[in-house]
Amino acid sequence: MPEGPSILILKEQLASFKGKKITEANGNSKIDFKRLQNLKIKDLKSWGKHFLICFENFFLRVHLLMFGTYRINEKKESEPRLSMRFKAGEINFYTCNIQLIEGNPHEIYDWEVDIMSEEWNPKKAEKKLKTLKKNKICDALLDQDLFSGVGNIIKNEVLFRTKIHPESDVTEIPSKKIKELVKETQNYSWDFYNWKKKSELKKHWQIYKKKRCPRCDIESTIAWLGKGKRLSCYCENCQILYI
DNA sequence: TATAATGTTTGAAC
DNA sequence: AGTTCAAACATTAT
Repeated sequence: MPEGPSILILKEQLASFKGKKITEANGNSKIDFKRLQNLKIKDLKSWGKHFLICFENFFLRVHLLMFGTYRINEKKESEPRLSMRFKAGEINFYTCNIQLIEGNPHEIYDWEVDIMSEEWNPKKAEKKLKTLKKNKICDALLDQDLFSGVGNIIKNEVLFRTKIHPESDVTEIPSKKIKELVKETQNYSWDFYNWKKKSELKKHWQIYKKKRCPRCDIESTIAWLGKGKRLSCYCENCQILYI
């Protein structure tokens, strides 16, 4: 379920709970729920795939991982990891990783690497990419220290849009092309965001899980590439391998 | 029904 | 010491 754009949507859906007091908190995660009792939510933030619920001197980090879900003002059958009730309404998170972290998010997170942030800094991404050695672009795009919020769908679609083969060596890609890639990562992420809000994300997939290349109509290639052996869908014909 | 999928961390093995 | 790998965690659609 979650890549960066989906987490931003989550944040927006919960915006009305900002400033509201938690009347009761519980769940089957291992955090100390007593800490949350009677506290007002100070702020809601997202950083890439991290959703942050901020209080005075600490915050909760919710990571939906692969299968995480949530419900607003309703429940699922299963036990929530984290359930927060308010005078009016409730929020429930399932199958996710919850951490209670002391301090302020700004001490930990750099929003310049968050693809959905207003502070997103493409120059920084380009610079960081240049420091990589012996890295394939399919791994670099999923590196959350470079492109916080990029997931496997964004990776595949961006590489298709920019006509770069996923196994290209980052250092061999011309800087003009790198610039285009970084720009397109942000572009596609916002397309993702808009399509997701209209529940029509899949409709716009060009290469991800598609049988044929929409440009040259040849059969697309499916492989599990990179360090994480993540699903890669691409066109051998029009995506250039820089080696 | 078995499989694989929008993810990440951990610790063993090399 | 650095890397690579599998396992672990879970859920749902095909």
